[in-house]
Amino acid sequence: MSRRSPTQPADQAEAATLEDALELVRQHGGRVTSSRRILLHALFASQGHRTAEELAGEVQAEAPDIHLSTVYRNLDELERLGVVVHSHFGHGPATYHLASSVHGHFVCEECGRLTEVPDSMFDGLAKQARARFGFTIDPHHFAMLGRCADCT
Amino acid sequence: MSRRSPTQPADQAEAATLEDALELVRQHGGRVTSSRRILLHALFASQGHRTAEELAGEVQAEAPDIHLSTVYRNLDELERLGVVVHSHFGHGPATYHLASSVHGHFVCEECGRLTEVPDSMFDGLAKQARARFGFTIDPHHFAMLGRCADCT
DNA sequence: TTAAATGCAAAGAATTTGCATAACA
DNA sequence: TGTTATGCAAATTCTTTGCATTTAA
Repeated sequence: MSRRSPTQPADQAEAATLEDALELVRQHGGRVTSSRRILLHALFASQGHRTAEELAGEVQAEAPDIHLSTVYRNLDELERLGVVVHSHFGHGPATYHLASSVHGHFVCEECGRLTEVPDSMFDGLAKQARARFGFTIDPHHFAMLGRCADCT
Repeated sequence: MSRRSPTQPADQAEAATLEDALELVRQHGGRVTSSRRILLHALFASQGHRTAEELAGEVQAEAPDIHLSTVYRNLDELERLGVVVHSHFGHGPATYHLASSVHGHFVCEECGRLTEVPDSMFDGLAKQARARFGFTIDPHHFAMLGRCADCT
């Protein structure tokens, strides 16, 4: 229970562009370093889900000296600012993506296939959870596991 | 992607008692050892969710020499046989419980509170997932995170 | 008497941290 | 010029594995 907060405050300005994100960093007393810029560039360059290690690889293609631990620290910071979000698709490393493209995940336990699903898929569950338990679900952090069409 | 299979074959005999579970072990060429018996006793003694380390503690209260790695190996084996199941409630260690009492989990990201919810809570989502993606959900492995009534 | 299980130590994967140095603002 | 960030190495946490030995059947 001692890592990043997956919370994304509702009043947080959304970072739609790389420059927006850097502005957010500045506003919170952070500094615009080249590792931050390059990491954000990698994140904005593709909509995919990538592990810290994959991102470090992309970053290091630009600047080989940027260390994995720096990538982790920057991802933490960007997550605190609401720019990125991480999720878990199974055992193994977490994956990171831009908060502006949050959505649910179905992951096949058999073949590992990832299906991105609209949040609306969880509306019914959200309503029930609130009605019966007063619980507000956040369906993004953990994937919903199961079997994909091919593996059923 | 290289650990236990969370799959619980539908045709698997359910182990309702400690002796049933041991019988299953025997049927699959396994041996009834004291560590297995003691571990199963701990699992059946309470309906709770416990980490491997917590279970090891309980087991070691009976037999101090039983090693944590033995507990992990036995939990793996029992999971393969469909007797126990593990789930993840957040970052941190997995928790184990009897497969006969599977249910969904809501975990509060703020205070950590665990709410056990009936599987039927996921019926709507299951139906939609199947209809729209041919995906069969298994809502047990990962908890559904969110905010509990008190923390909302 | 032999295949399966154990204890122990060590490795492994993912992530975090301490600390001296570097570099934004 | 004073934080804030970085590189690097080392530590942490959770889990798995190799191997010599023990044990159940």
